[in-house]
Amino acid sequence: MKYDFAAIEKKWQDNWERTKPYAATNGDTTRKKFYGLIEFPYPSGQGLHVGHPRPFTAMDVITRKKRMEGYNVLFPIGFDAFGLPTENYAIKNHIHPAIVTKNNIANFTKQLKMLGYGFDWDRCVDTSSPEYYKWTQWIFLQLVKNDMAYKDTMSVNWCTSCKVVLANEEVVNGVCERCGAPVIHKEKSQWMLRITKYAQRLIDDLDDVDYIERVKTQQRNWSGRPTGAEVIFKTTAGDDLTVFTTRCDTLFGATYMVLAPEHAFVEKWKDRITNWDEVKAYVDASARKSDFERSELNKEKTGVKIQGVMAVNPVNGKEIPVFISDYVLVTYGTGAIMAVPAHDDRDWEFAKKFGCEIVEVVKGGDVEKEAFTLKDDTGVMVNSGFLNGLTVKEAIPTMKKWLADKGLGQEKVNYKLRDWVFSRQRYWGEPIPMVNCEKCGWVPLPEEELPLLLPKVESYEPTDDGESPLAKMTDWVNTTCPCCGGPAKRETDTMPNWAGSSWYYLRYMDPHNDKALASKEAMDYWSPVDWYNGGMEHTTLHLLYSRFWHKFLYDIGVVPTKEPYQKRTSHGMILGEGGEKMSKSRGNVVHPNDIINQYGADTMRLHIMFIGDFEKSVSWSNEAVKGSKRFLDRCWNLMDMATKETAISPENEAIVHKTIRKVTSDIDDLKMNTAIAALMTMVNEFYANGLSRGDLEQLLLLLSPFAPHMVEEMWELEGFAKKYGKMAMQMNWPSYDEAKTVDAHVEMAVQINGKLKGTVTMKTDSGEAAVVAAAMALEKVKKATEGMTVVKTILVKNKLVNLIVKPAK
RNA sequence: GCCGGUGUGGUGGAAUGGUAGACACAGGAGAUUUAAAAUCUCCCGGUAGCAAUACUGUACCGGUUCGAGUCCGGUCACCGGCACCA
Repeated sequence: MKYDFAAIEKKWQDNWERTKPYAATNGDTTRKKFYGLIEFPYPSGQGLHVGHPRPFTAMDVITRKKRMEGYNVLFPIGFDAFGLPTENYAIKNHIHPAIVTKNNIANFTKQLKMLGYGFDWDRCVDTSSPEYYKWTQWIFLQLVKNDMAYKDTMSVNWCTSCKVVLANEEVVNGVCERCGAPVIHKEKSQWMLRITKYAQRLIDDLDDVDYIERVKTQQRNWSGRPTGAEVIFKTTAGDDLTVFTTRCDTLFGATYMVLAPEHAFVEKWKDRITNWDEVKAYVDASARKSDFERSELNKEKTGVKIQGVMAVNPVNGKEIPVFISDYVLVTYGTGAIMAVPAHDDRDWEFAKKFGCEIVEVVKGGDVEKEAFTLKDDTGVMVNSGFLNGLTVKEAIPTMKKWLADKGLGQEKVNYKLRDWVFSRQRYWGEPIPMVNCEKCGWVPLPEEELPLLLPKVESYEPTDDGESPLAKMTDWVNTTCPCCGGPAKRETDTMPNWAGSSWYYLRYMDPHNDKALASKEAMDYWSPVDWYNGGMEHTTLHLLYSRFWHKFLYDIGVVPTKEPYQKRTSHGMILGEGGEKMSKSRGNVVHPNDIINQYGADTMRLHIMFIGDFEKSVSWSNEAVKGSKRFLDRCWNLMDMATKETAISPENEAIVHKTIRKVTSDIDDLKMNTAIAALMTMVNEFYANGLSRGDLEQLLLLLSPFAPHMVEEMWELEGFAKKYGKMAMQMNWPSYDEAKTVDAHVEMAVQINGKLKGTVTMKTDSGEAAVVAAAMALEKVKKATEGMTVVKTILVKNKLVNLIVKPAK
């Protein structure tokens, strides 16, 4: 009989659709629970990409094994449906984004079902449905109530092409992460979330979760946590100028100061600044520059000296000049720095260009040639008054204490993390449930009025001045104040696409609840997510954001755990045939559908797991898929070879037990490639030794997480389904007996002085005397030991014997 | 520059400090076939040799060890992330 994968896969998918073997049960205390999560896809118009099945299949394999091990498994799926590409598609084709989304979700659903994943489809969520975003809005209202959201006019990242504000995390090398257009700064009034309040906990609590190390490191680096000091400088304008520095030990070397062009003092000092025109021109020019121009292209330092205001170095009372320059960032620290040109590359470069004084305060370099920046903190202080003779390591606390005693400064931790810009001037997102009343200011909508539905508009295009398309809907915008009943206007910006995905794992626990985002019982039962796999690209975006929301929800008593995800792993990318990134423009995109049509879903699943180390990127090869198909054919053909015997055959006992052990531990360790290799080895042995029906039964159980359709068909054909009254996937995961994994004989290596000379076949667990005797009997060993004395033998049980020889005296 | 990671056959990749290259892809030889596909069996790091075999071999240099792809020190290359973050 031929392996007709198309018919078999359809048959079993229909069966699962009907019988729902993947349904998770809330509150089942008779079994341990396991919540496995994969990042839900954005339903793009292109459909499933070959990158999707890698993490999906891996978690499907893991959860299938967990079910067989007796766990109550929650393995859900949904769609992260709000987002710009859908909106852009709608603009271009004049179709409502909701319709585009619906069609795309239908297409994704069909494609995912073709892969035979064990999702609990009854829990499917769509972040763009009002039933869902009602609760996204509800969380936002809680953030507002707890002073975690605020509206602020500030300089924000503005994508010139998408015409939308971007969060810091969405700007990559000065360009828009999504479209690649340059990002400039714009003053805009924005909703902001105080993620910085959670910075310390977002760092500290990483110690309590089981994330792969590179994810932890990346999150720590992103949040940042340099410890330094804030130092106050008096100025001749009367204002105290505060700076942040990690090197307060070099304060005696601070010979000038620099303000960011956006620093508030620049405007404040307008009347005192004698070269105001020059200063103003520089400020305006900086504002027009994109981030990209400011950093990448702008190697040469620029700036203007502020005439008319001087600062005073608090340690020596010296008057020092003040500059403005865009190498100082307004968004970090206090937006101003003390410049120590002798010991900072940037300051040195600037000082050379503008003729500032360079004073050496740490011995060891030639500060006229280049800045002396220390790699360690053992340098000795000079020209530094009371610090002279101390090492840098000693000078830092000494100076901190001195500053604190004089009231001139204090220790300070400055996170790199910034508050989260939460407004988007876009249509296809969750409306922000706030109204602006002339009398009462910004007022949240009452919770009973949620969801605030996204109204239908004529045109989705954002305006050039940065207003959301919703701003044109005057009927919708004009409303009454929930507080005083007077006229008020709705917020017309929407939430970023990171909003819905920040809490979706909670909704899966209780997806149809209309009283709460999920019931307390459901959250108590399923929390936390036991294993979450997703892309590295989300480490400082989605993963960080959702941890933040979760911690907030924990603080207000909504969720039962401090952290949302107990374990986080990450998959490598699937690259095109030449090792290049897959992209439409390169024309090297592989669609799973094509592979499924040609070889079947089971081959697709098996191959994407076999292809290489799960954590590393790997090139896709259409040729190599054949090998996986060949393996399944070989498995299928075993049905003709198997004898009637229902027990595991004696000649295959060791290989079967060894393979069970290997596959079991490899799946837990996410080493699917070697698990499959072990299965292939076992099948090769079956071909060599012959096999019993009992041997085949074990193979089917081990293979079922990888190739569920074919296995169920064979399970039925071989009569196992009838015998046990269950599908293979409902059986217990096979167990092994350690004693039976041992072969009767082993091949051992024989080394002379650590060099391989040959092998001997020995009875398992042979003693040293027997092994040495066998080794000495080898022709090559005899030759090598001729005229030598064996001074030492090293025996590694069942592995090797190493004879250490010396010339005989 | 900082942080993290990776360097193994023609290719994807295996190897708790213990026989390097498992398992596959590609390639070669044979069987089967009228023929092809499919399938089955064998070979397959390099150099020398008909062969047995010998030497050599995990980016490079050194060290520890009876024994190193694996551990330690240094160098180089590539990939990912961050970055005028004071």
